Amino acid sequence: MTIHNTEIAKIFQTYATLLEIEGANRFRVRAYRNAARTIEDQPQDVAIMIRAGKDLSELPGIGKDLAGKIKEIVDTGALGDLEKLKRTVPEDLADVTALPGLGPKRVQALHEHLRIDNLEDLERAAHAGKLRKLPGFGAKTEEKILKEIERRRAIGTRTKLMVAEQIARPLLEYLKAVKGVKQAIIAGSYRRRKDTVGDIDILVTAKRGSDVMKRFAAYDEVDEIVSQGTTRSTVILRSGLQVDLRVVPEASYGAALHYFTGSKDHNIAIRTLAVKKGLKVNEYGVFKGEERIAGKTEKEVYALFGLPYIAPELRENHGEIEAARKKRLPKLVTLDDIRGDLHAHTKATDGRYTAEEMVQAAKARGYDYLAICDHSKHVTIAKGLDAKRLARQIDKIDRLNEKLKGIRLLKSTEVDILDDGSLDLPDSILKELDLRVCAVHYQFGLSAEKQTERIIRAMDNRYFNILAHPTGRLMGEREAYAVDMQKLMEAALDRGCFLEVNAQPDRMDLNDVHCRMAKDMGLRLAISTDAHTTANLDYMRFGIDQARRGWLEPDDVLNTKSWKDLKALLARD
DNA sequence: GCCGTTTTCGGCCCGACTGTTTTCAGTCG
Repeated sequence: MTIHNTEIAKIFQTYATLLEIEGANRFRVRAYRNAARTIEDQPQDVAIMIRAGKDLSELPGIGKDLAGKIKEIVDTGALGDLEKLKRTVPEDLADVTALPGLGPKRVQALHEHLRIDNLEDLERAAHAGKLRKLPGFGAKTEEKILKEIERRRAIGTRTKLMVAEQIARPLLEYLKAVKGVKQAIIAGSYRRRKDTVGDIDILVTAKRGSDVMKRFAAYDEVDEIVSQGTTRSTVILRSGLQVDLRVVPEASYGAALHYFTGSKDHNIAIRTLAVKKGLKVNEYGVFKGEERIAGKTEKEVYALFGLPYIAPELRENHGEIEAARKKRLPKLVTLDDIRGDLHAHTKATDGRYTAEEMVQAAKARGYDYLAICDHSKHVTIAKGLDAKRLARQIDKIDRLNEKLKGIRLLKSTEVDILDDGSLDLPDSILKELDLRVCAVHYQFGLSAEKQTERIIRAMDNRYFNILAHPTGRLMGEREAYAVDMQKLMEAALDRGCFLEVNAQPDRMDLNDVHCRMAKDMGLRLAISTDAHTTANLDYMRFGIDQARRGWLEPDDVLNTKSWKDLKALLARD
């Protein structure tokens, strides 16, 4: 059994939290948290890295001790120190610290004085009015805790980026219209374009005495005001999404935007640079002693450290500061670079529009080409095409192309990769197509070894061009299937195949980390919408977001190429 | 527990808000 990175990270996070409750040194706690993040950020399972003989202590934040503990988890499936600690600090207390307002100190007090071991105990004690009697607790805290437990029950934790956009954009417009507001922008992971966001951070500059805070709290979607001050307020909207609003003076806009965009790790790295230079960075600016020497723009803040502007998508402390220092930041791909979409469906299977309607929509977006990739017969639920129906579609597209001006329809398919790694359509029809997009739709439960083998076997077919939605995940609904991504990418590189970044807002696979992995290997990717409607073609920008987070430049993306150049890249002979 | 172009020991980012305090600890981002 292969232990996955998320499981190891989870063990370290739990251990860190329990240590914290126990009252351990906070830097020791932080070391476990940092290690958890480092492991989670690895595109490849560390279990596989260990098997390959890699020394994990070379990873940032992982020394000899933690490398040993990782190995222990990989070998045994558990961490002995954590198992031991659980005997004195109940594991479920980690869930209790996840409630806002309850940190390690207060949870420790709850455990010691009221023998609270988990959320259920907490809820019972709160209902019985026992919490308010503890020192440091009061009636208000008790009420808040009960409300929060209820809220958690009702909703999940992270929100998909597209959903966050739909909720946050109208709020931003509302705030911009408040008298005295000068600038208003959404910062945080939203601005970094992460595929999901935990909350929304809005930054505003306003004239003195502006009532923006009051108006914010009065927004008609506000369900609860968590806190309200003169420079910072937090509310929870009816959707369950938490929104933080920060107000800063104009002279601090850049520093504040930098600060609230994060990521936390990027900020810490910048502040550490500052400390070395005898400077101090906070949300109000960069300071030399008492004097503010930068802060109006982000560019100004970076310039002070001899760095060019770093795009928000790169700010994860994944080497961007080093790259900036060496003037080697990538020139990130943009929506304007995209010349076409290589994955779209029509009414022939589970799409909603005809090829003609789809191509007009693509033309309206300025594209040079659009690939029609309807499902193959194995996907019965989508009325997948067999060779005969696909042949008819090919004829139809040929006739359409004769009429089309300024754009070309590409004949393609989303052909199923069958259990044994063969493709769901015969070579005799595959060879008639301009390109073939291949995908797994069944048998998600295979072991990583078997799934990897199955897909690589499919790549051996000379008509295999692009692997669609390479992990099969549906965010919030279905986990990615187990697969060795490194091996898949190596196999693709060997055979002249490619992988897809699926821009559907609930798919987003490949994700940012995978994009970076492909970039480092020199493997080009397609960014495709998998559109089932004309409007879906607009999902392209979400794919671009993840590509940018993965450092991709225009040349790294297949569909920034002209059809002529793309055709040459796809040719496998 | 990690880390080092000042260091193998002594550091490890910084400020706002809340609630319960009589001047601040705890928590959060």
